[in-house]
Amino acid sequence: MYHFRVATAGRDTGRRLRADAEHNTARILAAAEEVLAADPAASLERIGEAAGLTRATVHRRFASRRALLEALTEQLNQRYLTALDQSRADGAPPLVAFRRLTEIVFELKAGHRFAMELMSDETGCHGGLTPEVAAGLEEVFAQLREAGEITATGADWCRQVYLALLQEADQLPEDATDLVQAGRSKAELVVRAVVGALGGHGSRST
Amino acid sequence: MYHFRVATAGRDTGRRLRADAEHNTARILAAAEEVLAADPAASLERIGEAAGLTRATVHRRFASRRALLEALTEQLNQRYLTALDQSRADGAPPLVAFRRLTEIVFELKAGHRFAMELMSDETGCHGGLTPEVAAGLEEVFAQLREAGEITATGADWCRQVYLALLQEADQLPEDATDLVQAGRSKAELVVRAVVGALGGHGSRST
DNA sequence: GCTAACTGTGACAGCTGTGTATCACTTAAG
DNA sequence: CTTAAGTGATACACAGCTGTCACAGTTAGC
Repeated sequence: MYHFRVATAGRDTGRRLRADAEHNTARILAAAEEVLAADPAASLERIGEAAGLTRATVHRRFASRRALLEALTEQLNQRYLTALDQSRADGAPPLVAFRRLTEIVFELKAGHRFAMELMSDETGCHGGLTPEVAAGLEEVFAQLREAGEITATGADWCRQVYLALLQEADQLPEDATDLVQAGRSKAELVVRAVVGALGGHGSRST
Repeated sequence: MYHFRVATAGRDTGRRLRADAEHNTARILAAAEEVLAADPAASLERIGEAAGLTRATVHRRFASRRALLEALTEQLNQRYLTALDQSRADGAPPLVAFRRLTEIVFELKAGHRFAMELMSDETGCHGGLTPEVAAGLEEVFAQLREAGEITATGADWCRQVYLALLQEADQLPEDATDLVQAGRSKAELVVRAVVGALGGHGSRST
């Protein structure tokens, strides 16, 4: 677990937070994830309310709205990194690793795109993703390409298609017909769709 | 062409607008399309500025921000409708019609998703699309399915995948490798990706 | 050229969100 | 138990966007 440190007013004193305070920061981040996914322009008031806290407390844990968003994207990037690590732990074939990665991302229930697009202006590129995460994804697709699972060559295109389809599958109702056909597994649906979209199994000539 | 009528303060007097006024409303809509695509929370001030007009004028043509967004989505839905009509004009095979539809959408340079997600709360479903447009898209995919081009069965999934990939392709730089491989045609790239994503040419078993 | 229509400018009130600060109260941690 | 840390409640200043208005200047249309 990551231990937050006192950072009110932007100054990191190096002192440990009290247990309940650290717990509350986590609740705020979780609430922000949920609320901002529904409405990217939601106020800190609503986020605090969703976390069962006051707006003042939100401001104590995060000096500004911007700071909260940064912490949020950092958390999400961290999740992607661990998911990437876990997926390629053993020497499983690329497609299996890809499927595992997708499953983990869904389990983490990362409201996948909310903050990314909010921060995309600031980070400049990669749609809010850390360069490390982007590089990790690029490697995943490179291995899929070597294994002949896909034919698309552009890292940007592969990444964006993957993130977009993750997003769409996430919003799909549980009883969607396509989802049932894929064994009720959103990960399975996404894997098939992404591989197909990126030219899987036989490049087509229009 | 559609002739706007005097609607300041929400009242439609039935009187025709002066030519320059009508021209300006179009400029506002175009500017709004561009500005809101970059920043969905952009102020009317910035939209007016982009249109070379004052905020007051924006308010004269559209009684409220909400009214502007409604007009914007209506315009976009209208474009999709005409695109659907043109694509299935002659009895061309479904895949050809689909390709044509995608080309037209790209030509119209509809910043495809901006306002849709803004209005999605109000319209309730279909991601901001008119029921007619949604139905038209559903028919397109139904014919693709009959022709054996795709295997996915859910209308929602097909539509969302299509719109998502349109969006991603639209943001792709002109010199992307995948785009070059597809003959520098974003429409071509989208058609291949969508057909692949929706199970085109042989259903796969994981 | 005349007139009605349209625009620009500037000003105003109202609302919402942000960020800060203070004070009393509660609670975790030694 | 004692203390330092954390929270809730409240108030305040500030900024930005919205919506409306009035007035003067400009322009399209007959």
